[in-house]
Amino acid sequence: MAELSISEVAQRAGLRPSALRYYEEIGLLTPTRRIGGRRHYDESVLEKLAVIQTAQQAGFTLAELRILLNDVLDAASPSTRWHDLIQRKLQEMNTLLQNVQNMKRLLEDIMDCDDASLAECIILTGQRHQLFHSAQ
Amino acid sequence: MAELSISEVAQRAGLRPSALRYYEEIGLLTPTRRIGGRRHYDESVLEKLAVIQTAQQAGFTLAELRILLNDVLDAASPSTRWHDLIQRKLQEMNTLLQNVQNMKRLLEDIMDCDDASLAECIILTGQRHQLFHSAQ
DNA sequence: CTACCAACTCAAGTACACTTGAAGTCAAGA
DNA sequence: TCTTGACTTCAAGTGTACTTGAGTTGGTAG
Repeated sequence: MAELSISEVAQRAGLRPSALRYYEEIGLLTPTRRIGGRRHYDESVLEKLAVIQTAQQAGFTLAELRILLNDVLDAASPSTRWHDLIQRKLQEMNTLLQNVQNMKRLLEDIMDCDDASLAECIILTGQRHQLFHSAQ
Repeated sequence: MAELSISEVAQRAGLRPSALRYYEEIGLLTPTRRIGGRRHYDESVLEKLAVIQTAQQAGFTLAELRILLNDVLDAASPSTRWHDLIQRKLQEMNTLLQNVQNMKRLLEDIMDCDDASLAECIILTGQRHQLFHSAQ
């Protein structure tokens, strides 16, 4: 299993070394072994970082990810903690999914407006999407 | 058209008055008329706030929203500015859509794991989703 | 008229997710 | 041996999106 330096991991994951040190500091990554004071990672950390990045984009905070990535796999931690979190996050994912799909369609339609009649087109587009509904 | 005070707008939109003042300060909401120094809104601001909240959830920054909500409707502004922004944002929406769908399925499957065999179940689930692929 | 409440401004503070800078350490190559 | 360069820690700084607090003002109720 290849040994990776912090800068190799960072580069492969598209992060800066400082981000990896930060993740370790807040307990998101478990401290790696050190050789001469320097962190040595094995490749499996890249999988974890991939999950972190996907989840982060999907609206997870690093604190939430710490619970999911550490507590879930820790038999000693109470299962209700992350169980509730996942339940809540699932609902958030559904809302977010709707929002993203709405925004995507809205943007696509605005792109189709021609610059001349732009203002009206956007308003019509908005109405068509019922994005501009009265928030009663 | 009903006149709304800042706290009425805030309450209906699920925001704090301070957020509305802040939006005005950064140019996201155009200043409303004042009566005795106090802001008076008409109901249409709620539609705008609904769009802002949806877009924000979908990953738009307030700076981007200022461009889209103000510049797009301003004939004087160069169309390339927001045109490029929308193009870029559309790509982001597609990536985000994939990520959210992946996270959603992952969370659903983790919920189905029973607490006993949790660790293995999560690993299998992750592999099944190819979330834990080598980030080469 | 006074008291009060809700609004106002402006500066400073907060949370999150990092980054940057200063000062020191370690292993390898010339 | 000396230098180089990538690493280390720790404290402080950054950007985004607000919130909070202090002190002030304006319209209404008693």
